[in-house]
Amino acid sequence: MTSYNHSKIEDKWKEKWFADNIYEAPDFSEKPKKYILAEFPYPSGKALHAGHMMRYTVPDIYARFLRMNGYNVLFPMGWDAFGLPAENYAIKTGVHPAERTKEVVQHYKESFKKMGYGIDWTREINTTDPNYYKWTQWIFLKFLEAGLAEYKEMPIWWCEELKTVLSDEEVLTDKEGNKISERGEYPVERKMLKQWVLKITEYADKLIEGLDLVDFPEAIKQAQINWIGRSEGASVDFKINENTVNVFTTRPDTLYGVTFMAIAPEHPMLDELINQAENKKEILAYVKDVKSRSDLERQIKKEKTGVQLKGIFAKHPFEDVTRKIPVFVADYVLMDYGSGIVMGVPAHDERDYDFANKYNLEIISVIKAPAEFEGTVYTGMGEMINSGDYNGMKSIEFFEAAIDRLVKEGKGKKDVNFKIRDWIFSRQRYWGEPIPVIHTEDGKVKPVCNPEDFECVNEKLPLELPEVPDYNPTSDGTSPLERNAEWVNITDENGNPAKRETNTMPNWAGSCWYYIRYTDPHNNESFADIEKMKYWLPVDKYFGGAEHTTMHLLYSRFWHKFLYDQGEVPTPEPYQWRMNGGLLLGPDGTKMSKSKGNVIEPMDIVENYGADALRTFIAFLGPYTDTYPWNSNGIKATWRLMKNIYELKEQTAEKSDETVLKAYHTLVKNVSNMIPDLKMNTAVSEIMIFINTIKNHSVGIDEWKGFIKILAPFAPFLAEELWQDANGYTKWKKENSVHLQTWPTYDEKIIREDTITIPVQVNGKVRGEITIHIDDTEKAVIAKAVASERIQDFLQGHSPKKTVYVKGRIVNLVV
RNA sequence: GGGCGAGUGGCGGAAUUGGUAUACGCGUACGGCUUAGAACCGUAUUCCUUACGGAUUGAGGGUUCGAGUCCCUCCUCGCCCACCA
Repeated sequence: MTSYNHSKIEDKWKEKWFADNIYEAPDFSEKPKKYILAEFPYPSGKALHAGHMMRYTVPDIYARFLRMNGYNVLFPMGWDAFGLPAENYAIKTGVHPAERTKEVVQHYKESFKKMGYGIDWTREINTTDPNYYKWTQWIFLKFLEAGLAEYKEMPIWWCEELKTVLSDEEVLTDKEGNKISERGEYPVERKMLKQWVLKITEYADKLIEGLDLVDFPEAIKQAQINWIGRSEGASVDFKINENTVNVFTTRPDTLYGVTFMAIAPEHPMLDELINQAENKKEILAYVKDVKSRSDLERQIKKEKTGVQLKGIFAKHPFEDVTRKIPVFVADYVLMDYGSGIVMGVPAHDERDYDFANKYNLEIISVIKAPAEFEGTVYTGMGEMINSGDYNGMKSIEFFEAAIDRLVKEGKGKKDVNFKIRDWIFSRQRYWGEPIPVIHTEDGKVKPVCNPEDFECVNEKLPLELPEVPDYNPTSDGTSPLERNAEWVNITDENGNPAKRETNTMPNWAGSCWYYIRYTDPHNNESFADIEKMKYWLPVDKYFGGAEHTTMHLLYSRFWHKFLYDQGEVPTPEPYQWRMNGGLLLGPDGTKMSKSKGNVIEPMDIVENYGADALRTFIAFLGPYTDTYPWNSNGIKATWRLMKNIYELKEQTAEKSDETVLKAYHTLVKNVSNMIPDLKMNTAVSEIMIFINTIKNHSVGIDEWKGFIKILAPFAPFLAEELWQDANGYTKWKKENSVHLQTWPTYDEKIIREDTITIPVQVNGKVRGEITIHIDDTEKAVIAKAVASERIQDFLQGHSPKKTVYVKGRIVNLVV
């Protein structure tokens, strides 16, 4: 008997499978399609890491199961390879990022093969390949053409450490309230800079509505809805001296309660107002002070501050409100939400209440508050008071009535506001897609070519990244591409001098549409053939990371919806179903990190225990969505399982005995039901139960082969080895691979037990067991239960007042 | 402060969706094999109790013949967002 040698088995099959690309997914197959996608990796470091193996193993098992169940399964992989790791490596070593990327990708690909992931390698894509980013640029020009890409001066987040601007989504708040970069967790600051934005705000409503069409977990839907932050209300015109200002409110029903106005310190109108104020100096000093303070100091829980603009008052839009409304500059008013001006209603808004208390401002209740809110702030609805002719009305009704009156008097309208801001789409770094536009001398922006026909005065896509003397970023907001003057200086179609855009696209650009490219990865005429898209899209199951909920997942939905509106893609949503995967922690139960020395390298595990044992261990841990600490004894257990299975091949006989037969059909039934529900952990436990049961039994060749097929999605290498052996194949042929075989079926009749033992309860407590025939009548079963000796003891001579029999399950006797 | 989710042995986790709670695995204990072993095999393992028996799914209440599962109140933990007018 040869002993289980995982390396020998795995090295052999991975090359054969790869050479014949056995997981190929043909376009337009007769079989029903399934598009199973796991977020493609951002290759950095040596090879695939622990997070990847968590993310890809369960989807791979599922994809393999579907393939064996008659589906044409697309399970593709590619490389999201623009970004900082390759660029930083280039800065350090001078090696061109493209070369470095090529090298890292090779290692990654090898580790994917080692893990046994069933990938159709003919569809491999790489976002840094000019043939790929040609279409990323093309989509950008479509945005530009549609007016959804814009170059404008705006407040942005600048990260000095990364020396680039970042989008809103890429900026996080740490525990102390500091704003930091998502990548690297470096401090970020506000700056005004001219940048490219994609107007995701125009799609805010569509992105919310589209969630009704897809099967995402509620948590993901809610996170996106909250991020988009839609608020309904009204915009209202107030007059401040001679200026008419517009404020947004979600509570037009509280209009009669306005007792002050507050303006953001960054508000552009402020300059003019300051000049009219009596305390000009004081205000200027305050504004300067606020602007010098970091965002940290303007955070929540910090006291709100402000300064009144003395001598300046606002006029209420309703003429029956005649009081003069004082105007403040206040740090709690945000410039980038609404209009940067707030109407202060201290009686019914907590922030306004805090502010009014601090500065002794008038507080007028306009909605009758329940008794327990007496003397404090009340934000609920109720009956109108102190509101002129509207007293006694329900605030819900006045909400609409107030808007009607504003509209009638030309003082406002119903309005909607969003928290989401436009997507800052340019970065001052080298290793990204060049933005394919030029800037003319008169300040105009022109595409380098027309996206419709690629005819262009200047050139064609792709606009490739030029060579530069060095890749270092700068602190002044210019891009390394500026250093190539020959490339930057260009003429427009009329021969006038112009300059190229030197910013590059953010990391997220390439991943916005990669799932589309997989459907037609080699197309040179269009980003993908519409018929192929119609066949494959949408993605049926999309597995990824929770950290992408309000970034990649939202961005790519935005691009897809735009492309759908342009008639370029056939479905309104890209992903029909989504699940976020959990993490693998170090053995100490904390997040893996090099500094803590608790990093588990998948390739080391593959070396020591084999990919089959590793895959099975991952599947066995628990549900996909959860996070687990690494358990070095757990991998030993699944390695032992592999070894036991391998040795079982010596135990095959012509026919199975009854125990094996029953165990086998139960196994097939249970595993077949569990995989579609992604319950891989219990499926593995079923395999363990089967192996435990059949020890020292004869296993017939038919059941043995069936078992190998059940094993195949979990331990593809061992399954192939055993399959080839069980069938006596001596030469490899693609069509004889176990992975292209049909999933086994089971016979309910064999599983079914005619004689069963069921528990008997007395007053809901288990007191004994009886053995019955499955078809016994209720009367017969109850009689048997009552008659049984142990139960008699508990009945103490009484006959049950009530009896319950759940067929084939349980008896309950109530006395 | 808002949103989402979760609390089951020493640990990771099961539970046919209202029907024998703790499957499977780890760990532990004892035994076997062995010169020896962190290797392998066997047995046990929710807790209390020598036993009979009793208790038990974060706490308390409710519905039900029967609740980990459904309803109410509370507690704890995790994740995401957060001065968004």
